[in-house]
Amino acid sequence: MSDQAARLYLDNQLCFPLYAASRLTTKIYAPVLKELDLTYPQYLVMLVLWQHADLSVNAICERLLLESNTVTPLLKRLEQKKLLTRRRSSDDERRVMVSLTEKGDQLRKQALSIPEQIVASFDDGEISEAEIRQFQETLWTLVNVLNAKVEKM
Amino acid sequence: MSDQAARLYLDNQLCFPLYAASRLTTKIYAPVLKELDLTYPQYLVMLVLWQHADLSVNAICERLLLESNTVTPLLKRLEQKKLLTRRRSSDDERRVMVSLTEKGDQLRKQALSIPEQIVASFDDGEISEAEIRQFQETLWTLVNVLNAKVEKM
DNA sequence: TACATTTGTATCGTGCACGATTTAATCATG
DNA sequence: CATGATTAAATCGTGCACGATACAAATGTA
Repeated sequence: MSDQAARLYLDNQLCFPLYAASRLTTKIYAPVLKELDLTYPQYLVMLVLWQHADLSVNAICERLLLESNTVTPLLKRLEQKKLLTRRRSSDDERRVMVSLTEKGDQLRKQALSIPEQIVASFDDGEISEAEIRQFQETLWTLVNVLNAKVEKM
Repeated sequence: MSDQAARLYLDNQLCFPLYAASRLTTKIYAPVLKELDLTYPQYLVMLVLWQHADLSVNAICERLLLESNTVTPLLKRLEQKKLLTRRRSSDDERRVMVSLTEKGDQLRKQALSIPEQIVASFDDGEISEAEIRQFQETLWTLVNVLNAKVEKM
């Protein structure tokens, strides 16, 4: 088999395991997040808002590397759950500002224990803490490299 | 800020960059795959079939870590594009066997150059080849660990 | 042989993702 | 200050993902 053909095999690829790992982690989160009645992307939005209580739609998009056509419906669902409110900025009428409600802010307390629950799922003794740290570093570099490429497309 | 609260930040997490990297790689693939009129998941199915021309739906699901409720519609779309055929196995009437058509087999030639096009996108000088190899190894271990967890759920 | 259990695939409903496009507000430049 | 370009958000259509469920074929067991 030629080198070129060998590259067509799943195992030699980087993208498939990224895709699989992403879906698998979402599945690990699902039962934990169900307690808060959140999906994983909804949880990501809440994470951003717990860090900055008041953000424009655009600011949320930038942090999550998502487009408004994905985020807008997400925000509407979270608004329906009374976790946040959306209102046009009077400063710039194009902007929509997103704010946590009291309920949304309170949910943060329930979320505090999530990371350790998830980390416990990841830690299987198979991968050392040092390896994970290195992995995480490379992963972030990769995200930044890819994001720069994609933004130029 | 407590350690517990710090973990609620996006930057400290493993899952968000996995999710972002997965979406970004799919975006990098999109224009390349458009030439073949394939989406990324469709390309994954074709990769599997180029390796084993004749597989059951279940065998495809196992290789891609997907369920039949995702794969069945995917296969139907590929069937509509005349890239494969589906037929009940006479051996075991529950099984549906998937086979490449001539057109599906021919498409492989066009796909041969894809991996190098993608690798070129990844390679930015930012990440050394050794780092990528190590990263890939950890990533596969992670996929296996997570998959084992998820299958026990 | 009956009948319960398991297995393989498909169906349905919901929620992302995202390309393409739309609309309205703001900005820039002559 | 007029008008063309840019920006922010939303809308629409398509294709995944996946939980829950259905259903038929195969298998196991009394």
